[in-house]
Formats: sequence, structure tokens, C-alpha cells
Amino acid sequence: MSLACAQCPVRDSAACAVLEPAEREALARAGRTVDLNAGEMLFAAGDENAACATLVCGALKVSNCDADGTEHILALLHPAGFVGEMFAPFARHDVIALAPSRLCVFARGDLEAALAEYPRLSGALLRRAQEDLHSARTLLALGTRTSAAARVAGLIAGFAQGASTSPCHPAARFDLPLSRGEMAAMLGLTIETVSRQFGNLEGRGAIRRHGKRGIELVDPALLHQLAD
Amino acid sequence: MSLACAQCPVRDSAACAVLEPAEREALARAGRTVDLNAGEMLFAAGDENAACATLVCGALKVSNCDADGTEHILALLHPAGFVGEMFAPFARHDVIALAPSRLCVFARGDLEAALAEYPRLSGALLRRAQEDLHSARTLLALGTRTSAAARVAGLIAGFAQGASTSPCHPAARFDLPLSRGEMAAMLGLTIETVSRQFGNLEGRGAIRRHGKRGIELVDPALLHQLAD
DNA sequence: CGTGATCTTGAAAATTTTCAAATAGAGTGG
DNA sequence: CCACTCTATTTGAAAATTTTCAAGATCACG
Repeated sequence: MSLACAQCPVRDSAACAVLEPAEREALARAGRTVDLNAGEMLFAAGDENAACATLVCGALKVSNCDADGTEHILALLHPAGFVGEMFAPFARHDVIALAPSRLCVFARGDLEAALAEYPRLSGALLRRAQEDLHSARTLLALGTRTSAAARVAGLIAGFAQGASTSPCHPAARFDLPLSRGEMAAMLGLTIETVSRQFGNLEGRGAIRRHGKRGIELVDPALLHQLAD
Repeated sequence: MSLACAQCPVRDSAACAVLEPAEREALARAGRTVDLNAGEMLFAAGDENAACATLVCGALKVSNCDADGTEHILALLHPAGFVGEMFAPFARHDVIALAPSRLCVFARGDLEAALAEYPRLSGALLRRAQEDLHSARTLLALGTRTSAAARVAGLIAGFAQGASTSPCHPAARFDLPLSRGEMAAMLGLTIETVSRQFGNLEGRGAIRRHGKRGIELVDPALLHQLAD
């Protein structure tokens, strides 16, 4: 079944936006739509037939389990984001839905053919890969901070930015996209430490918690100062 | 001065290897060669005129200083590697030579023109960006391990792989490319903790130190086990 | 053979993890 | 609508690890 690009919510922002309508339809016929519920896996580390995908709506995490079973979250993916190994023969990480999600999935061979046929697509994916690289490095700088307080404060500040509609101001109130355990897996901390840091931040008046996921930024300046 | 591509040691492995000889010469005329001594900076975070570069020989680090002055090393660059912001208006991180290095540097505008003119170049840079992304995520998984022992052991194992000529066996003996302080800045630890972990690894018989930088892998299996 | 920088080592202080248990929330079936 | 159950979160206290601060030791180099 071909994809309805005309109604795709990311038709202007995903990598395929650089294609002409006819080209895009041709690419769409090679792909397929996949829907995932929260917690479902798109593919697992080591999968040989791992494909590539553009996220249409929802949210994904890219994660990795080390030898002792600890999960490490390496990236979060938002709509219009692209995930998958274009050049490696197998998937290097798990890709799991954080929320009900829809994806536009391509077999690696079909995508390679599309890259050869539509060179502009390489440019669009290059731009996106550079953004992903920057995100990974930002997360790396966050996860290697020495104090747990700075890591958690920085993560919350980042989520507040991401949840905002404006590019320069953080959202005053938003829902965390991750559980405590998932935040711990991003930052290299334990669940308990993350939870305690939330408590500290609330105690100092930087944030206020509303239920499990709701966060209100009471003092954004203080939050940034604690994030260092 | 134009670059001598014919004698370039990375002419077959760098991104420009996908170009025809004539195309490559044209690109080379737009670029310039830059030599750096160890410790010299190619460009700093925030530089507006930051350029892009292919590393011809030597080694670079990509790093970032947070508010309290702590350095975080986000990536290491080896010959044929590519560094720089192709799409952002300024450099996001510092780029510093770890060893005497030679680079082939292009102004962002010239590189953009080259991408438009030689679409294959996008594909080559895309492939390289995916590799960089994978390296960043590998480092992220390493830096967010909870124990210092696992982080240091994993870093040494990675260096042993990189120093090897064979892709599947680590080098039995090699020199560390970084100082203790730089390793600490990669892993989010202090210099002292890194030093003590080296001492522990030697005490347990996993490695032997030879001078400050020399490492001999006495028991690679044990090293990997400790790296978990 | 100094000299300066890097590395190692020691001991106390601070932080984080671990283990254990209590609390809060969401969803289900009665 | 309520009681119940299951999971996620919070909290507590002890144990383990890491940082900090302070000296030494080592090494490269002029």
C-alpha cells in the first residue's frame, strides 16, 4: 500500500521533503507504513534485515543494553527524524517506541537505490545526520558531567526547550517524555538518584512536580545555574 | 596554493575519494592546507568563520568546556576524518590537535558549492557522518557506565582496537593517544580516578604500564570482562 | 642536572549506589 | 463508583565509590 504523502504531517520537514512530488510518490511506493504502540520495538541490535525509517508521528528511543543488562539510551527521535543503518549490514542498537508512533519504513536496499537516483536525498540526510551528531554530542556532554544534580537539571532544561513552541524560551510547563528509569538510562545514574535530584530541584524552588510526569519551571534561571 | 592530492595519504579514504581526479583538483584549489602542532586549535566554539576540514595526518579532539571550565571531549578524529559545521553558522565545539597534524580546510561556502556541484560528495559525507554518529553513541554508552572501572577498561579496549592493524584483534601493545586528564574528560571522571583505575587494572593483571603512555595488554579477556 | 608538567598515591569528605520498604497512580473488574 | 492490583516513584539508611585536597614520584626536555 502506498503512503499518503499528501497528508503526511512531516511532508515539509522530513528528508523526503527535498524530492519532487513525483519522486516522492515513487519512493513512497517502495516503503511501507508501520504503526507501533508505546514499548514496541522497531528493530533490535543485531537484526540483519534492519531497515531505515522516518518517524511520522510519536517518539522513539535508540538504546543499547550492555553486558550486565543495563540499558543506555543513546538518542530520542522526534517526528521527521530518521533512524536506521544505511551503510552497516545490521542494526547496532534497539529502536523502541516511547509513545504510539507511525513510521515510514524502507528496506536498506530500496533506500540505497533512492540515494543513487535522487542525489538531493543524500544532502537532506546529511543535514539530518549532522543534527543527530550534534544531539549525541550534547547528550554526551550532559552525561559526563560529574554531579548528578547538573546532569538532571540539564536534562530537564533540554526537555523544557524541546517542549516549547518558541525556539528561544523553554516551556513553562510540560510533561516529561521519559520515566525516571529512562532518564537514569540517559544520564548514567540510578533511578533513585534521579528521583532524589527531582526532589532537590523542587525543594530549592527550581521546579514543581505535578503528578509523575508533569513539570512546571518555577525558576528557569536557577535551573540553568544548577545545570552549570 | 593548491593541494597535492596525488601524494595525499588519505586520497583513497577521505570523502573526496569519490570525486573524479579533475573534480578533486577543482575542489582542492578551493581549499588550503593547514598544519597544526600538538595543542594548537583549529577553531573554537562560537567561531563565526569556522570552516570544514579533512584530516590528512595526525589526530584531533573535538571538545567543549562547560560553564565551570571543565573540558568534555566529544570525539577523536583520525586521518581521513571530517570535521566542521556544514550547515550551522558557527562552530559548536573546540577542535584541537592532539599531535602534529595536517588538514585540508574549506570555507563553508566553498564546501556548500562543492556539494551542489558534485552530489556524490554528499553521499560520501553522509557515510562518514553516520560513522561519526556511531562513534559518538559508542562513547556515550561508555561514559554513562556507572562504574569508573568499566569506563576506563572500555576506553583502553577501544584504544587497543584502534591501535591494531587487524580489525578483529586488539593491539597487544600500544601508546595511549591521550593524557590522563584527557581520558578523564572523555569519561566524566577526575584525573585521579582514572589514574587509580589504571593502577587497579595493572594490579589485577589485565594490563601493564610502560612509562606514562605505553600499555601492554596482558589479559585482554579480563579487560573485556571488566569493561562489561 | 635542574625544571616543569604529568602522573601517582594517601586520607578525609562528599556523593552515589544499593537494598529495603512505603507511597502514589493508573487501570481493571466487580 | 470503589476496591484491588500492578507498576512507577519516593524515601530511608548503610555501604561502596568517587571526589577533593594535599603531597610525592616520575618523566621529558632544555
